Amino acid sequence: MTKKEFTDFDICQIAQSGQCFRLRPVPEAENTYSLTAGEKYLEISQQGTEITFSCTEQEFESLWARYFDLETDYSKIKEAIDPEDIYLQEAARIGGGIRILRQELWETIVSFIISQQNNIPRIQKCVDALCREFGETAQDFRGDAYSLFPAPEALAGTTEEKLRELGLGYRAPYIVKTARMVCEGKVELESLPELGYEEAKEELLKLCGVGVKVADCICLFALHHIEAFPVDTHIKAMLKRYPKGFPFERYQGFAGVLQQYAFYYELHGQK
DNA sequence: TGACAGGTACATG
DNA sequence: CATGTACCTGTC
Repeated sequence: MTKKEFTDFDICQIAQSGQCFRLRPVPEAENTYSLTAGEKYLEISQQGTEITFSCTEQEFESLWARYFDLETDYSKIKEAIDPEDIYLQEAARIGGGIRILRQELWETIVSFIISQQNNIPRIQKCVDALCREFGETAQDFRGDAYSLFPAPEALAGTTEEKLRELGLGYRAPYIVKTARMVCEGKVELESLPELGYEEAKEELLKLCGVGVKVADCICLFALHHIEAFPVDTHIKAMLKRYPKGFPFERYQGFAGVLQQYAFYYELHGQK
């Protein structure tokens, strides 16, 4: 157990921000969430600014501080928002506990291919099914079993039909083709983190089922290019509030954080 | 019943 | 390059 104090952090908001599909409330445990990331399993509980992580201090420092982007000062980002921009101010107030995570690349690629024309509960269901069917099994700190996200080889070895049975629908062939492309080295995942935003996006666009929006999500949520600004149906609606155009120049280099505030606000805020 | 959910591939002009 | 359409599946 490791206890920490953080501002601009709300695990519940992060879980509902739609950037991560394996961060869920623990049933019957108040303010507690479970997370599977990479090979690790973690539980997080929060009471106000006090956050408890179910890991050692050492693991927290070496892994999770970076994963949750805790070294970044998000208050500075909020201060950069135009004081006259009522919408963004309110969005940042409502969703201000969101952090841009540093998720595992392959899992993020597959998850966001699944995300197209899909809702969050069903995306979670699909991701769970992939983990259960194709992922390796590990044990958490209680000795309970959990499934890891399947490696590219595991998904390259299956068929479109099998994935359709799991409810992936028309995304099934995309996943199989993309997994095969990765295994064949058509796109080298290992070298992607070295690239800049534009170059990384260009590489990702080669993958089947990855278009501009999904590529931006991967850049933002896995490669931590926080300048990436995924535009989906909700964000399109939001952009209409800016008849003179959204002020991207003003927020150059970190517009993706504002995108997350706006996305969360469109989904859960304002009523 | 039909539209919609964090779009993309593929076919045209 | 810009536009149009089909596409799995669950939910309201």
